[in-house]
Amino acid sequence: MDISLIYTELQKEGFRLTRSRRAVIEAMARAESCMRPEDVLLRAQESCPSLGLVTVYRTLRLLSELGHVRRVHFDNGCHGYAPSALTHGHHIICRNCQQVIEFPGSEAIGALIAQVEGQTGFAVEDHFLELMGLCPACRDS
Amino acid sequence: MDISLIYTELQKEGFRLTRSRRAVIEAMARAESCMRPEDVLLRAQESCPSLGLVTVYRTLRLLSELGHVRRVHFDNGCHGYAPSALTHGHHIICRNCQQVIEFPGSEAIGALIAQVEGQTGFAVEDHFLELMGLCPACRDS
DNA sequence: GTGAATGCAAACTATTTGCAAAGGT
DNA sequence: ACCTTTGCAAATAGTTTGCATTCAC
Repeated sequence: MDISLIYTELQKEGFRLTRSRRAVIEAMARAESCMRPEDVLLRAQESCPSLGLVTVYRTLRLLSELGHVRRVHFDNGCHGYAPSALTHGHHIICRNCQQVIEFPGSEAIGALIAQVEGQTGFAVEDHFLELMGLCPACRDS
Repeated sequence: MDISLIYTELQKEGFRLTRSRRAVIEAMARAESCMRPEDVLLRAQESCPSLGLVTVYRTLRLLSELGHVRRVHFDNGCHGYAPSALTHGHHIICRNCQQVIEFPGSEAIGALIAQVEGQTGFAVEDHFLELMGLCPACRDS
């Protein structure tokens, strides 16, 4: 996520570059994996203490409409947000130490998408793949 | 979903076969796709008018713990439930109409997981795959 | 008869909206 | 100066919990 590029785009589109927005955008740019709105608030308040949760929601929605972040679903029904760049490179999370490792897309996912398009008639535009398990270190201990 | 098999399992596990539970189970067994708790309530009330939404939630949770139904995610944050036979954990979302369709896992995802395990040393235990795009209807309009 | 299950109401969580005040252009 | 954006408080939606009553066993 290129921060200054997003700033430029926002101004070009007529959105104002407020302190609150910058704080949320910077917090998201630093994200290593997906974050819940509450997490974003805590991080962003470091550079904008007056920030409220409502503005976090509004800014995340704006960023997701512009395609810079993507909403992901948690099993308990609430949502997380991740920089789009992170969702393109897939990631794998260790359930024990929470370590996140990126791995490149492979032709295996391309084959899967082609198959699903054939079966469902959808035009697939994007995908989010998250693997969960134990990393080598936690596996042995 | 085999209704009498589920009834037997419930009794074996010490759960009581109440009218309310039977109504919810039968409603789910008739489901062609995923249903929201409210939909289940309406259907199940046909055979048990006194049924309340709370019991629908409780029974759906029980069924999902026993593995007979599966929770699926909607983009607005609420949940649907579908008989496990209809799902295999992966879903595709239309970015225009928010429709969610489940699609079965394929060997393509198995191949991908094997590849990632080899590359990273992780022991992959679970995965979450979400495709996004346009459904056939929204594609044409 | 006994204890699990129900259903109502109330609590709770995540998210959205109304509105006066603050702030970017 | 204008008008977007903010942040609070309140509203809303989905889901869960407390508890007296009901019902399967």
